[in-house]
Parts: sequence; C-alpha cells; structure tokens
Amino acid sequence: MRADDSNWFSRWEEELPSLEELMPLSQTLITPDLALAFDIANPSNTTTTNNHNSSLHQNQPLPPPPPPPAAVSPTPTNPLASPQPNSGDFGVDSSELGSGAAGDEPRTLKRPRLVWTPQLHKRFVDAVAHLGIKNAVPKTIMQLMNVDGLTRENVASHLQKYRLYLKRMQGLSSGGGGGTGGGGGLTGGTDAATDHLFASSPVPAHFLHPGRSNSDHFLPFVPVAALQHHHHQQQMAAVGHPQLPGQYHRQMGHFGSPTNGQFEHPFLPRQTQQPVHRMGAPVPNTVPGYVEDLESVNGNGGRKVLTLFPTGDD
DNA sequence: AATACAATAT
DNA sequence: GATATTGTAT
Repeated sequence: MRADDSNWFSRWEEELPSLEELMPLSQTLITPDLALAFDIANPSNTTTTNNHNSSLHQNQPLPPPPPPPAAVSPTPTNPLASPQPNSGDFGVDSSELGSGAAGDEPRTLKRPRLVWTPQLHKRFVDAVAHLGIKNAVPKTIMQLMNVDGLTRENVASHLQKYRLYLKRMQGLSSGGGGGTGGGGGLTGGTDAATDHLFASSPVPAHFLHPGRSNSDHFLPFVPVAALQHHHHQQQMAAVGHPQLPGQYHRQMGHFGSPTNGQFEHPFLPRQTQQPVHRMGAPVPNTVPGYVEDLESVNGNGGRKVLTLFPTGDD
C-alpha cells in the first residue's frame, strides 16, 4: 500500500512494453468478412460491429499505407485476372457474396488456406515442446500459440503432419529401413526436401522418443498468459512475393525455461479460460487488424493463401 | 457436446 | 505436397 500504489494504474500504460516490442506479434488473421466490412461504409449498417480500433491508444509507427487495396477478391469463381470489375476505384468492393448482401455476416465463408511459415511453425514447435507431447493437443497448442485467426483445425492438421514427420524420423534412426517398400530411396534423413518446414525448426529431443524417458515435462497446465491479454499476433499476407519489404520485428519467444518460469505481470489472475460463450453475441470477436492477400494461381479457382508472418525467431 | 485423431478430399 | 474437410472414436 504505498502511496504510489494509487497511481499504479496510471503508470500501467507506461509499464506496457513498447510497441516495438510487442509489435512483432501483431496483426491478425483476417477474416474475409471483416475485410469487406471494412470498406463498407454503409450508413445503415448495423451489424457490422467492427468497432475496435486499436490504434487509438498508442500510435502506430508503422502505418504505411500501403498499397493498395489489395483487393480482396472473394470471388473464387473469378479466375480472370481482373479482380474487381471496378477498375479504377476501389473502395468498396463488391463482393456480392452470394447472397445476401450485406445483411448477413458471412460466417460461413471459407478462409484462405493457412500457410505455415517457418516462424509460425516455430511457434508451433515451441508450444508443443513446452506442453510436452502428452498435453500437446490442438486446442492447447492453439491457445499457446495465440495466433489470432488460427483455428483448432489448422493446428490439428499441422500437428498431424508433424507427428508423421516425427515418426518418420524415429523410424530412420533405428529402423533400418524401413522398409517401406518404398523403394525409392529417398530419405534423406534429416532433411528431405519434403520436410522443409519441419527441418527449419529444431525438434526437441523428447519428441523423438516417446517411449521412455519420461519426457513429458511437467507442465500439466500452462498459464497461458499470452492468451487474451493484449492481442498481438502477427500475421501478414504474402502472396506471390515472399519478399515483402515489410518490417519484421523479431519477438523473442515468450517461452523460456519453464524451470524458472516466473510469469509476472502486475496482476493477471486471468486464467486463460475461455468462457463458454457461444454464438449469439453480436459483438463476439473484435479483430484488431489484419491484412489479407490472395494469390490467384491459375484458374483452378485461385487459391487464396493467407500467410501469417513472422513472429518469431528463427 | 466437444475434442482429438485418423483418413480422405481438394 | 500441403491444407482442409470429413468421419469416427473418446
């Protein structure tokens, strides 16, 4: 109870990490709907609850307004290169979305394929490593990663692949061969072109021997402190050109050594629990910011790809 | 009912 | 081949 306690709250903001520090993980996955809503300046709208402006509090040093309206062409059926019929001015896109026009929130829109960048994967591996294979299940991993827009399904799918990778490695180490008949001979071992991504991040040793060793770190629970506090995730969309001039910042992993894990925050008794809120709330998720890009490859329907960008370290 | 896993489809 | 989606088990 110090006098200064009374104003700790005032200083609270000062205690926050600088934007630059947090920035690395900012940006959020996009949701197509939001993108649309973004431009929709509908005077009459209503359900578009996009009120979240995060940039109000602190300024943002990086608002390079880039380009363009990158144009979101939600029309998968538009193989043509001309994304929007509106040539010339952007602004509102049309997006007729099928049906409904602006009235219904497209909850059923398909999100672009998630692209697992090495950074994202790193986060994934860190999360799995810190959870221990035992507790590393999609939901938990997803929470620890705290990447906005990332869904359980995304993680599950990646986890599935990752497990196969681990298995493969185990087999290689002792097995001999495997015989899989594969004849091929591929196998490069630790880094086949196939596992590019996986190879880019070190695989914690314990992953390789599930069997013995009690690898499971003691972490029944993870104070996932990173869950819903300030959301800062990073994600970007890169399409076609992986070399975006963007500024990446590196965010050091939060995951450090659990042995000494001293999570401390002025106060965060928040157990990262997710209330069982189900739909119904008109203002459920407030997405901070996002960027979306899509790549239209050949007329195959154009696969939109969403790539979360770097957040981390390498 | 929700979640995870495995299999299958795009 | 990488992800998404589906089916099934828990």
